[in-house]
Amino acid sequence: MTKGQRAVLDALDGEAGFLAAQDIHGRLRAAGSPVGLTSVYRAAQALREAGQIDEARLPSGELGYRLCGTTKHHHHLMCTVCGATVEIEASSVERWIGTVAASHGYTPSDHTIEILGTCPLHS
Amino acid sequence: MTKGQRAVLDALDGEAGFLAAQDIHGRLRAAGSPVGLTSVYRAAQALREAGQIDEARLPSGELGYRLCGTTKHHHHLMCTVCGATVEIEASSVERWIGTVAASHGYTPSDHTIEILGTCPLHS
DNA sequence: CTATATGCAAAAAGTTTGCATCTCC
DNA sequence: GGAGATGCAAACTTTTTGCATATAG
Repeated sequence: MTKGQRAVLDALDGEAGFLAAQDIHGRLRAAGSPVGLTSVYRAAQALREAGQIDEARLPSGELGYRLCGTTKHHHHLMCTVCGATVEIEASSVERWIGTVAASHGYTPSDHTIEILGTCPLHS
Repeated sequence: MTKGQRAVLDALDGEAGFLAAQDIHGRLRAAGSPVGLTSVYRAAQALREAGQIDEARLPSGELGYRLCGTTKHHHHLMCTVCGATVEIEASSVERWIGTVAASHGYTPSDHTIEILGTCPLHS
């Protein structure tokens, strides 16, 4: 485990979602570490290959990272025109999921629900 | 509707998934159209704002597009160990989706539901 | 004739690579 | 002393913008 990798894990720790590589770098620099952007990318890639973090392409085009196991159920409603998202309450559907999974003999561990449509401003 | 927009729709027509902007451009050039890459991006953005096509960031980092309505509802239950998937019936949740979207003023157009868990063989 | 669309070239933005230096065993 | 990690700068890729020209109404 290199210094850079520890730094990246530190920056990601406690973070709810994905953090852009550049944001990780920015935070580390702001925290006084003289780490280079290159090292952040290299450390993140190594951690990804080691299965410690997840990588995703963010809508902005940047690469994002998060600690493994950070997955949160994400249930959202997104406008296909402007991209506005609304988090939705889903306790009723969570019950439904438990029932459906059980009826096929599955033990549910995680799920994703995304609803696309047009927001009030773009309908 | 401009010439470029028609060309982009043509390139996307019949395509199952997302096509990278650069691929759209390549196809049009290969088909003899002298369209520029810039026009492909501009036409795609206009079509996206008009609600005719969907935009997504591909894992490669490129922007991808597809005709709206190409989406298939996919509601599935996938085993995180062996990858086995089961298609699930979701009429009850579709009703729920209509209600949730309406409560935020949204007009739903598509949705995705994925449930991850372990199948009977791997529980 | 005017407004819009188009294409090229240049600029931005993000990521990766080359290479010299530093660090830690 | 040496293998690997690091940082800078430059290369590369993809997307966006500026601007002059072409086109359509």
